[in-house]
Amino acid sequence: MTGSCRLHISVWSSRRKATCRKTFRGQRQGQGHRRRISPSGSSHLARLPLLSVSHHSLFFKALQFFMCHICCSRLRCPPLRLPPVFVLLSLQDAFEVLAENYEFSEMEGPCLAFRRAASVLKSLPSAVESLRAAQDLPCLGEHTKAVMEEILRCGRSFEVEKILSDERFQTLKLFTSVFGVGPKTAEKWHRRGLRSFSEVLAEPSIHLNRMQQSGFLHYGDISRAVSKAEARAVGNIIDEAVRAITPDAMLTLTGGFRRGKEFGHDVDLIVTAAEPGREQNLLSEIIDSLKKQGILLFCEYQASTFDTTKLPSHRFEAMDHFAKCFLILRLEGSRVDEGLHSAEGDSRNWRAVRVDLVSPPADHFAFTLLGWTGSRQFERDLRRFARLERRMLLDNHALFDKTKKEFLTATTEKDIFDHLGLEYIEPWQRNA
DNA sequence: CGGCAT
DNA sequence: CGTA
DNA sequence: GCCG
Repeated sequence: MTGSCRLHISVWSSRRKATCRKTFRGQRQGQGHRRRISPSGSSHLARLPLLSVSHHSLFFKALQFFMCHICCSRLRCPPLRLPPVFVLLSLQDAFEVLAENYEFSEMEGPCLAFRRAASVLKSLPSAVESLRAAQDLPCLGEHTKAVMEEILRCGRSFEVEKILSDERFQTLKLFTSVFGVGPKTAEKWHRRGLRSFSEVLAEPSIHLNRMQQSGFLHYGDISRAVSKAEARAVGNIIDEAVRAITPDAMLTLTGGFRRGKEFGHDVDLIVTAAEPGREQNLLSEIIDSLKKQGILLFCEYQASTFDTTKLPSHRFEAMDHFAKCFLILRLEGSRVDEGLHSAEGDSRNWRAVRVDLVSPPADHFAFTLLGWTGSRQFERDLRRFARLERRMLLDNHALFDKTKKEFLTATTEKDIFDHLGLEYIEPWQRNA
């Protein structure tokens, strides 16, 4: 029954959250600023894994910019202890902090529980202002209600503030904010005594992989929000590249922007070719085009591993086997209607943007669209509902009925909701 | 007490 | 392990 | 941590 409850609740709209995390981060940067070290030491530059020698000066320039403007170094400083701060957190933000902390402690259960609690509150039409209002909500138990009571009563939570002021939490949060660095890597670096980006970059024994190199190189840009206008501009760039290859291809904006969000952390696009089998090479041709235009800053391409010949025995797996790529693109300001969403003091007329492309065969488009529209929590709830309530397996490719032992076909998202016996849920209602 | 998306 |  |  959990699944149906959650899905029912997530039908309502979302609300925007408070600004405390920003305040918190701002303060941290403030401290970092005062303690900033000179980025001049070249010892670490000599052994930085580079894309190629010719990129060296470019990398150096970018790294200097990065060290000066973004990286809040705490080199040779004692572990950071924030002075007592009055941290005003929304209930959702408080639960997200708790979830994140459990994630860093590798306690997936409690982590998920707090994510669900945050999601439930997010799905409500208005903010919860009393414990009574939360009485009948699912996914809220003893612990979450205790935190709620504290915050509703005095606007803050001892437990949450303890986490926010914890040096380990702050460092893991900082490290995982780099594209390509997850909880395990962050934990590894922290265990080795590293506490700042400059310490990581100066450590000779650390070999950053390609993704992490790009993550650091473009850190300032890709950790800044992408505006809807920028997403449209990226869409246009991909669209131009695609129609030069096949005029009958179709491009669909998905991810957070399809859910109606004004800002996102990346741009997700689905590319479909009318001609069956054409999708196999479509992405690599698009990548070639972007490369020729000189706007491809990073590319991880994963060719399709999808095999229709062994579909029935085919395992349901984590990420999809359709051709896809994770990109970082150079977006020129001149291409964005409302101008670039850039940081103050940044005189460049371009910024880097994270872009994901996926190219499914036309007959699997609906599943890919549903899977890539999110939100993350919505996808988990939907798949859990499918398995537990309907004995069906749902992923980015298909829906399998375990009772009938057959795949259910769909040309629209509506078809999939029908198969699951659910009312259609609009993308903007899937934010929680 | 087991499951938690794939 | 990272990515969605 | 919450639910079945």
